[in-house]
Amino acid sequence: MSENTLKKILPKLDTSLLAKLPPFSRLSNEQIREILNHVSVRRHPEGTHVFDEAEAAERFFMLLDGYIRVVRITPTGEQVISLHIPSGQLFGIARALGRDTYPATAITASESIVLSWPTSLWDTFTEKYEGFATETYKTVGRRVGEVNMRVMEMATQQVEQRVANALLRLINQTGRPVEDGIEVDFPITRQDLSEMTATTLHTVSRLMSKWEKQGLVSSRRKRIIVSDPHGLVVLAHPKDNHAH
DNA sequence: ACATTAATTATGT
DNA sequence: ACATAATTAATGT
Repeated sequence: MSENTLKKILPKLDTSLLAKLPPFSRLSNEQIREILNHVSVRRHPEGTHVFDEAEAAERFFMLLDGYIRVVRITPTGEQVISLHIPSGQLFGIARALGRDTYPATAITASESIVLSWPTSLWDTFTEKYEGFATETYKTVGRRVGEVNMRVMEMATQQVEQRVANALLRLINQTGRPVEDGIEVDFPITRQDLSEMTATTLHTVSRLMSKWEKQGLVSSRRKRIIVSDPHGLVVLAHPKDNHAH
């Protein structure tokens, strides 16, 4: 989808593009034109850092196309993937969290088109534009909820269930229907999955091989297709772990 | 029930 | 040809 839309979007960015997105959907064409007056548009190749953790939050962002990987680095230097953001959503909205630095690093998981505005405009956006504030707080709340879910899973569930849940979330949020199932819509490695579930790429690889034999998933390099989501749901449910 | 280590193979530019 | 991804077995906690 991106190859065609990419080149069409870049030259001319008009009001109809923003009008479909929830934070702007209640605005008049006039208001959207105002917003577009201050926007900057950038195309990022896969793997680009849009911003880094602890950096001064000088701008906030809207993902027009592609996927963003939200990443943090542990004190020991390992990456932890905390979230994936699909197109149509705001990110890097430090101001909404009462911060003046970014709380995490944002890397493009695939080639992406990113809109951004100076953070100084944030307050006027939330004040002037009907529905902007409420919509952004909805997505913030949704993300906090998801991160909380993952913290719970880490503490209670076993690796197989955590990986299964991570995969299910991926196809729910960023899944694309394909001939024999639902495919994760951006390149993703075993290493990536392990960084989402606090395990090793080896364990993920073994799980994927096992699931492949069971007909639950199929995969080639950097591509994962879930052919039997329901089967994964069954695996994702915690079993009796004989805890006394 | 998992990580680590290490060796081997596959895949994409 | 080279780098990166994925698999697999053996061993460790």
